[in-house]
Amino acid sequence: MAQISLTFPDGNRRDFAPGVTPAEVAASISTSLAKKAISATVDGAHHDLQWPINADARIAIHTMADEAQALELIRHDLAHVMARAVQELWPDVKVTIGPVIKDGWYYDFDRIEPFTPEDLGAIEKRMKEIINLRDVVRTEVWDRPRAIAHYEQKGEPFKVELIHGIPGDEPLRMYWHGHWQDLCRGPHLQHTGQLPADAFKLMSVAGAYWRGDSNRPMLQRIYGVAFKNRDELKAHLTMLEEAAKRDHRRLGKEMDLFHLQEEAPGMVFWHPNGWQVWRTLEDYMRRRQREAGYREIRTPQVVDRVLWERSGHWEAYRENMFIVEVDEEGAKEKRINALKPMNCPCHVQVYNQGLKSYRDLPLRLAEFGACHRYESSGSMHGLMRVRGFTQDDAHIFCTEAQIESECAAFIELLSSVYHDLGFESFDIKLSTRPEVRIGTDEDWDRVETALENAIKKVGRSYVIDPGEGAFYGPKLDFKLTDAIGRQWQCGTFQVDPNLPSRLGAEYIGEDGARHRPFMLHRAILGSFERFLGILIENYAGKLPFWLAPRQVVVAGIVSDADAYVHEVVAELRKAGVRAEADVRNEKINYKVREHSVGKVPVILAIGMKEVEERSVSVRRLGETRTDSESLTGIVATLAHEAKAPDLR
RNA sequence: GCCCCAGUAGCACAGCUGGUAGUGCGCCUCAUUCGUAAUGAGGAGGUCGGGGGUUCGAGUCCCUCCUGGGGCACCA
Repeated sequence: MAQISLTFPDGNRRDFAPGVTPAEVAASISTSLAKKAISATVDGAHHDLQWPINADARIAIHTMADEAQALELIRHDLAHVMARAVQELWPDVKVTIGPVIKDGWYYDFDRIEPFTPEDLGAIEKRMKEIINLRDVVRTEVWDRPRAIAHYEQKGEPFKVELIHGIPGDEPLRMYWHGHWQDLCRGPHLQHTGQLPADAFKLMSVAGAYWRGDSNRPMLQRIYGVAFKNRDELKAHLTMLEEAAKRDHRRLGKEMDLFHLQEEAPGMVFWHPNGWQVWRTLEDYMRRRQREAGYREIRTPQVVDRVLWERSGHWEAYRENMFIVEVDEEGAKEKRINALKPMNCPCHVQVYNQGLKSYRDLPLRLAEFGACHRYESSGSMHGLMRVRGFTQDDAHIFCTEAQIESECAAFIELLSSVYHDLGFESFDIKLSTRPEVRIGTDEDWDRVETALENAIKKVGRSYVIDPGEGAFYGPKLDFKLTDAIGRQWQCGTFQVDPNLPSRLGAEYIGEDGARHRPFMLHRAILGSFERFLGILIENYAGKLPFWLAPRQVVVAGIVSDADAYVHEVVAELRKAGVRAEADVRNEKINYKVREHSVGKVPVILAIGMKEVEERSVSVRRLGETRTDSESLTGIVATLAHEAKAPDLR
């Protein structure tokens, strides 16, 4: 029989009999490798060591030192071990799927009784016992009838359904972890003893629809995390604790920024500190947009349903709208209004006042528009997803020929704003024509090209998300990356020929005829609520000086210094700095601690030495060092820092 | 909307198998004037998310609604 030739990562080749497994290959190299091997990459595909190789191939044998492969196998095998543990503890539980995800895995089970947090402990314990059994993992390829019959006989309907969904030409692989068997495409470790019993943890149980479909049964999903060793697991758990500390809901309370309460779910009560940050951000955005040629407007919150019927929202968006019924005097029927969920129809009304000429275009109408949407109860989350929010919304009415330059200008504005707010990197996604759409292919070609050209013009890269555009036009989504690597979609730019048409927007062209303008929906922050949440988390509450609600606390050390403390506060306020005095009868240690915890960026301590020198002792948040500076010096420094980046 | 968990003083939490509520911080008062992350003492403060039920008796058990949290679905 002809030999096959395997090429190793170092370029060496060796011949083997066809059907040789990576395990045998590893054994032929050294007994230590055979022992350490966990899997192999054969021609770019990750396989387990039992995978027979029947043709010439490139092969790399992996050990636990190969991070990516090791983690994939650990997490994947733990999913199986967990499912085995669950079925051993509760034999009536039906199994479904259990994929590897970021940092771990999950497995979905069908069981009538809910899993409790205590159950997780029991499952974890059983998993550790299984790992200690060092059960061999083996695999077989089965034909479909056998697999289906097997699962039908075992009473595993979800597995049967899965098999029906697998393409007919794909081999069905069965894996055994000891006596426990599961349908799986692999790869897996050689025995359960290769799993790190002290480097995984079951995290939570949650409901999840079978196959992600809300019409299908709800299963119980158990999430776990796993790493190569105990230290990495500990590091991960520590990281989660750190992330929890920057949770905007927690910081919002600690810094006295805002609160939510049950009489107004999803609507924010802004406290003085939080509202200060909002106003600073809003003032900044107002200046930036004015410079960029936007005109600010203000439109109604409550609008009659007839406008929403004309705009199409009544049909498409009704269930997300807050409806307001009004008994009008003398009227036979109640008048139905809706709180606006979006600003666009109102903006068209402003545009429609007075006949517009092509000379008026592009017309950029901006509004910090307060909108209300009835979000489903389960989707709300702190400031990140609310029912009452304010968009930094604007609509640009323009001709088709102006789309490209408007888009380019928008990206540059957005980029500059993100930079000023501390976000250096963002990604652009271009969503193109969906299956169901209006307009001709030529229309779409031109507009999509205009957006692509605009992105190229400003020297940005982008990815295309085919078919994800709105039914009326393509859009750009802008995702910024925060300090801990999370991405947030904030900015958007959408091309819309539809709404101007529905609401009868027109302009008189050079030719003297009436034309339909395009409408560009765009936002940079998205919503103020959500963006403030992102800012708080990005900075872990330590907002840059210009945004910080309380910028300076002037803390007296002895009461004889009180008069000078107040003088320092007055000087700072005169210079445009948000300063307050702390002349309480407390020790300086206490004051420093309290204001540090409160994330005040600068504490100025004042004792008799400072009174005599007309100086201040400066302590910056996060530092333990203190500097002595003259009063005039610190006022000048802080007055500069207090200015928004566009005013410096 | 769906599944699970939770809802006790301003905040963070304790309160076992039902016997009528406790700790820390904060707050108030007094003393202390003390140089860079918590000075000491005293005091006030809760119809235990709402409603209903079981019970001689419910923060504790049951039902229901609301809100929050973790997910899933949703986000024209």
